[in-house]
Amino acid sequence: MAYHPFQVHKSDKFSLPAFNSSAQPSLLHVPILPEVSAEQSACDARLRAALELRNRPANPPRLKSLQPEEWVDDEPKVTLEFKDLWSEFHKMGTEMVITKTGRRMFPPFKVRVTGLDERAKYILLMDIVTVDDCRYKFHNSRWTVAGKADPEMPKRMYIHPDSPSKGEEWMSKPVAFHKLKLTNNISDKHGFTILNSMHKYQPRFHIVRANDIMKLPYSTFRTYVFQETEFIAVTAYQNEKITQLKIDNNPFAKGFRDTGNGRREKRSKQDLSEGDQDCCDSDDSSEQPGTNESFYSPLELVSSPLMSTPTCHDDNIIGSDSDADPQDDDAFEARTAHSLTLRKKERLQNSSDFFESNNSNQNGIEEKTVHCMLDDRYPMDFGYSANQRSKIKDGILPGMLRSQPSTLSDDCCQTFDISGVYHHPSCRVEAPVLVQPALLPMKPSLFSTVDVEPRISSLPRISDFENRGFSHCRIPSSAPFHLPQHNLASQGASLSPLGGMVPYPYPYTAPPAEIAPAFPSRSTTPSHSRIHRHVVAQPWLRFSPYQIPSFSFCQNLLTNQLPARSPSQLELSKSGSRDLSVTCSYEPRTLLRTCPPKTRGSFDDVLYRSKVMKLHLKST
Amino acid sequence: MAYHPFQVHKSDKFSLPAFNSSAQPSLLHVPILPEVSAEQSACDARLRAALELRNRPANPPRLKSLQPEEWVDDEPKVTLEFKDLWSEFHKMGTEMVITKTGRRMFPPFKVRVTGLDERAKYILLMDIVTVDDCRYKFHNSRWTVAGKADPEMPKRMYIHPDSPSKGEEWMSKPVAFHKLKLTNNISDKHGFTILNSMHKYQPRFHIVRANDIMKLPYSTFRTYVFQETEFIAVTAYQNEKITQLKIDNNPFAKGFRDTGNGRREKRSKQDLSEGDQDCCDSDDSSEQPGTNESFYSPLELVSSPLMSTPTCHDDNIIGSDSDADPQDDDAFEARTAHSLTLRKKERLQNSSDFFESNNSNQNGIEEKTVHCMLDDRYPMDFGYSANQRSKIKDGILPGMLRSQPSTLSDDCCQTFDISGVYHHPSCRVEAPVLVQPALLPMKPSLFSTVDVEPRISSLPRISDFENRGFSHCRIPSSAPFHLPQHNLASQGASLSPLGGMVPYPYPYTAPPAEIAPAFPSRSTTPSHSRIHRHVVAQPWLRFSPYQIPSFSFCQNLLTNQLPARSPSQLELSKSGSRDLSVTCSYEPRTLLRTCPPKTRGSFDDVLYRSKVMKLHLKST
DNA sequence: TGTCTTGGCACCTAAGTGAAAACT
DNA sequence: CAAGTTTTCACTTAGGTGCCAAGA
Repeated sequence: MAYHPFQVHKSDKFSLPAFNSSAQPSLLHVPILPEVSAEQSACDARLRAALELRNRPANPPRLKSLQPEEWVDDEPKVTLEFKDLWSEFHKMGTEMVITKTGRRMFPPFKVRVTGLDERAKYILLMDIVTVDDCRYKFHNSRWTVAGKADPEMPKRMYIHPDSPSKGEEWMSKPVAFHKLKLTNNISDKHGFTILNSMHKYQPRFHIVRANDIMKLPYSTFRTYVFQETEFIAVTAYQNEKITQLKIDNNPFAKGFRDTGNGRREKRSKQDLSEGDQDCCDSDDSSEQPGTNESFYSPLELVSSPLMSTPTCHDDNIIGSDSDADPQDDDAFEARTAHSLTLRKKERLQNSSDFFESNNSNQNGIEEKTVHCMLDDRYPMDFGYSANQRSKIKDGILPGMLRSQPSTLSDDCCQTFDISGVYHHPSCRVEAPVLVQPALLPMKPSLFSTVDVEPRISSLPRISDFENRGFSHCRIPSSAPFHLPQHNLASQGASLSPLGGMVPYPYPYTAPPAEIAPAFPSRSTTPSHSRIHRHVVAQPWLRFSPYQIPSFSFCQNLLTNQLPARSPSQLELSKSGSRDLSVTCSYEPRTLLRTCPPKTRGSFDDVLYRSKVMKLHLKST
Repeated sequence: MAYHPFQVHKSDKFSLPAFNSSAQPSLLHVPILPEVSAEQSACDARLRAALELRNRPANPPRLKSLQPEEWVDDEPKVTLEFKDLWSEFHKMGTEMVITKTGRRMFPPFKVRVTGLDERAKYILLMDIVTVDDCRYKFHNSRWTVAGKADPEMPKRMYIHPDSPSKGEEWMSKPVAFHKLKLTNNISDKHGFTILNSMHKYQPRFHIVRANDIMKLPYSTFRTYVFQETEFIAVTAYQNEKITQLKIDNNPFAKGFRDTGNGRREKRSKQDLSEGDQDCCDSDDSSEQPGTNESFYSPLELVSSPLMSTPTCHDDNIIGSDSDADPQDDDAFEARTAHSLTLRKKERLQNSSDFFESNNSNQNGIEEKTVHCMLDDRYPMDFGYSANQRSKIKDGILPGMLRSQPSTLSDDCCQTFDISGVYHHPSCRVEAPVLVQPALLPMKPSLFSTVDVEPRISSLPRISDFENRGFSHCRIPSSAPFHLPQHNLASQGASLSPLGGMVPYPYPYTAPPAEIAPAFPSRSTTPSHSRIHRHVVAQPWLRFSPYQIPSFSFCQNLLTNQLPARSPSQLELSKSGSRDLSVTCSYEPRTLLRTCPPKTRGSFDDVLYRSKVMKLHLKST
């Protein structure tokens, strides 16, 4: 089962023992380690990793840097950071605000990676794909389907700005994607991820072993999906509890916390309706609470039990303000861990109480096992489908706690991972895995057209692709040496503003390896990635039966990943079980974007040109 | 004369006509350019550059990216940005504050590069070297020598975080080094540049054609020195006029401008002594004005002519606050151009008036030609050596206006550039150029020891060097495609905080190509780099007679660029006219730094180990 | 009308400034 | 003490928050 379609067939260059058997001491001396407080296990782990790294045999002296195609030893495992916070959001139905100017995600999408080959270079990516073909609406305090999805926005793949870097660098600290921003501006020129409001999305994380962005399209994508990061894009928060959760946990929203200091009157002036002078402001004219009092009058609850608590209580728990790094330090995580335990939970409890799970959590039931397993009932609509105020047994939401009764262990999942999967039912030939229909491409109609094109009629050349296929990117490469930069990048972030930095914040538009089904996995291993598989994307060239490029991938290749006002007329079809044909034929389009003076010097639009192209993708 | 020691002998791989003669149209369509306001010439230049780029013949289709060793066509020219502002500072004796936490330079060190090969990849670097062997003190409003220099801090080479990038990317916008920070903390772990307070320094800019940081040590360094960027490092400003210049021009110091709004009382509460109630605060006890009233009582002047001007006057001139990018946009440059013209100049005129040049400038004498020519009287001490208040004829400072009476045009300088130079008199064999002794290494005593080592006794292997020679670096690589990232990086900076960006901000410790003499050049070409030469650094391997590694370079290679409490016992000697021997033999040292809990995970100290090593550098 | 979107706003974090006091 | 250094502070820029009124 441990079938490594790509790694194994490359291992013939270097025999494995040649790398691993030598006990040749490292040229580096292991120093007397600086004093490390033993209580911080995360840091210990980092230390250990670095030491292991140092105890590896030194590379044979070669003038050239590592050849990327050499055999490398990796078995990546990915852990989602802020997992409990994500789950907390997910229980309520996570919402992410999208704005024209771009909005970060919160909670932050941040993963910890292990099992990489320390010396090999990797590119780490992230994208966000639609979960289903539905448009949602928030009505009566719950999300319901409100019709078919709007035309999908062009997919954009965000390459982590540190890419490519060596495995040891990626593993040295959590990998944050806070530079990825969400927008609803279809003309966005910043490389932000364009989403449709009121649609459901699933972030994905990809690991690609490659030392150059150029090689991305020909490389194996390992894709990891954490379903608790699923969310609905909104232009304004719909669920008040989500709002409160954001306020309580996002340091930048600290101004909206009611600390009891009288600092801020908080949201919706109706807060005062219960306590003090509620009639001063005639605000109830603008919004009518309607039948659902829990929706627009939550402030009763806000001011109710909390106001009686000591004023400084909350601040001490939530976070002590001054020294907190709002996005990527451990302090945030610690803060987050406490944030749900106290006053705010009470508020949520007393407010719209459809999600009785909060109560149960409050009652001491640990919900850590309730984490977002995918099963064949996917997509689920956050379990809000039932009648309002229906109490879920023991605080467990339908479709969430009931983890797939799979017998697969995590290791088994890994095995399945490696075997690879198909991305689309129409492409499926012999997928040996459970296919989650909901994670399949959103426009199956496009795939129904059969257009067998036995030969490559107009195959773009590599140089062509180089110039246009991966535009928008400014990717910092890895540091060639591994040791000291770890603290420069993470701990030192407070001093060097790369966060701003640098570096770099240059999002990137690229073809995603389209949807693959999620694997169910054990809920008993909360610290590991539960969904883990390889999605392979190798256009132009050949594809193994397990490696089929996604529709979106091909579409992006052909359209240069530029936003289309309408879906492009691209057809993907399959002839036989191994041949795949992609035909893109669409009309010249007008430029979607004009360059305002501020963005002078941007030439994205050059890439936006009419094209009739047929591409034949032949699997091997 | 146009001798290209490195470029020429590599041109046999690709014949030059093969690249240049083809008129093959680009695969990229030149778009209808977005509306560009014609009044902004800088942007026009950018557009033009981008268009030229696009009109070049497309590369022949190759699967691999450009081979870095292929023939490339470059003749780099470098222009200092904010040159007038730099000159203004330089006239007064630029000071740069150094702090433990690291301080940026102001004015910003930013250059515009042209003449690179568009497709070749370059690494751009910067370092700061001592100008002389003196320690300075500011006494009686002037800088004077106060003894021999303190032990030199370890040199650190700052690699621009965008490195490596293609020439077209570097040329598309000015290259800023605002991430480089200055510190006096010898234990700095951020990679900041460590300087000695009260010492004089010279920033340098380097261009290296290389597509990988690994190749840096074997590559040709082109080094550019703008003497107006010379400065003295201080922990607190000494010259009040420098302070005022900083306040007037640095947006972050805007809070210290006396806008007449009564917004800020400004420096030294003694301001009030003249105007209102001066006796309310008993502050004069802390500082005694002393004999030099102009030093501690400048506020008389502050409040004198300016307070009578309209309150909003200054704000309109200096900069309109809200939309200003404080570090790298054109608005800053525009703001800067005005900043010296008005009220502040009056203050400077009325305050300590040793520098009569301000008056002359105010009187309409254009000092643009007075820019910092190096000549053989270097080092000069900013011309403050004479008696105080001695009026310099026509506002011209001694040692500054008198530009080298050289007959070399800029082109001639280029010719000299290419021929290469030696870095040190003891290494000089047949240097065909003017050698500026002041720009030579600071510790000539170390070079006097002769230790001829005919053979390589303990040559570090490449892998060894890879692991330790270039630590501290986290270098973003270039984007593989050239078009759309320009606006993402520059114009889009206001949206994606790479400035923070990101990226990155990861300074870097590396061996500098040590000092080379400066070329005098014409002062009539203010927009070009006046000093321009090639400094070659190729350790381990061979060196042409024009390519000799610097002392500092070798020292860094052998000591891993880590701070030494005392100068390392490294000896550089020459046997014959072509062989160079470097011997490094020093004792085990204790770790300078311990890792506080915050910097856990940093392993710089691993690199810091005892070593006895001899390295033979043989020129060919 | 009702739902969703937009832009301005107050409030926050993060970091770059010189002043001034405290420290060495 | 004197000269130089460090720390703290108020002020700045830049940008990340949700709120809210107005708009679509």
